[in-house]
Amino acid sequence: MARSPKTAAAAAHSLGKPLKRSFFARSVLEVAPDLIGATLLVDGVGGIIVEVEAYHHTEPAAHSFNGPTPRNLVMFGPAGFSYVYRSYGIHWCVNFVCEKAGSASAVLIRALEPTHGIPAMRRRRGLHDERSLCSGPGKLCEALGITIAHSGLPLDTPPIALHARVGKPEIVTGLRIGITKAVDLPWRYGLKDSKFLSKRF
DNA sequence: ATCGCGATCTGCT
DNA sequence: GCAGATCGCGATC
Repeated sequence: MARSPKTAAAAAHSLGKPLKRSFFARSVLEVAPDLIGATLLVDGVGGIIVEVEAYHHTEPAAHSFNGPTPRNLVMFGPAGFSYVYRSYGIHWCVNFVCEKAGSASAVLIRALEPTHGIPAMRRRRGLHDERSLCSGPGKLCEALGITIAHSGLPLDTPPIALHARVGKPEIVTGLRIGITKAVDLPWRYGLKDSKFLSKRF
């Protein structure tokens, strides 16, 4: 039986109701901040989303900007599915597809605060302090075991589960990281004062 | 604390 | 060919 959270910290670790695919059928600029504080689990392993970035195909930093390719095809499909890509030939990065089919917009998940399955995450990542387990888009995919095999999967069906946040967190915004195009758009969102960010705002 | 580098996949020129 | 939505390591300040 779940008990009601007595502190802000406890609330931040509580699981809200499961998010359905329809949650993502909105502007990527609405979905991105609403994901801060939500919990992402893959096969029961994961944590609280503390950092995301929004990408829309009308701006050149998005993978979908130049139209569909074998890699980005799922971005052009319906909302509520995952888009996983290989970054720099080494890492995997996971996005949530938003808006309507053909909009080709997505939210990149950049950092989690680990809460579930921390031993499994440590095993996958090697010796690491908890703060470094999921503090970057490539890191969190390694910690959760996300690969290309998870691309195109629905976000409301096992092995993936998303739970709404409990309460309303303080959200900070800033410029997106690691890009050279459309660098002026403030489409990075984070949980204020989180110690699990990929980089300070 | 910051810098440079290697790893080597995907898509564009 | 080359740049890129990255990361971890070792060298250096």
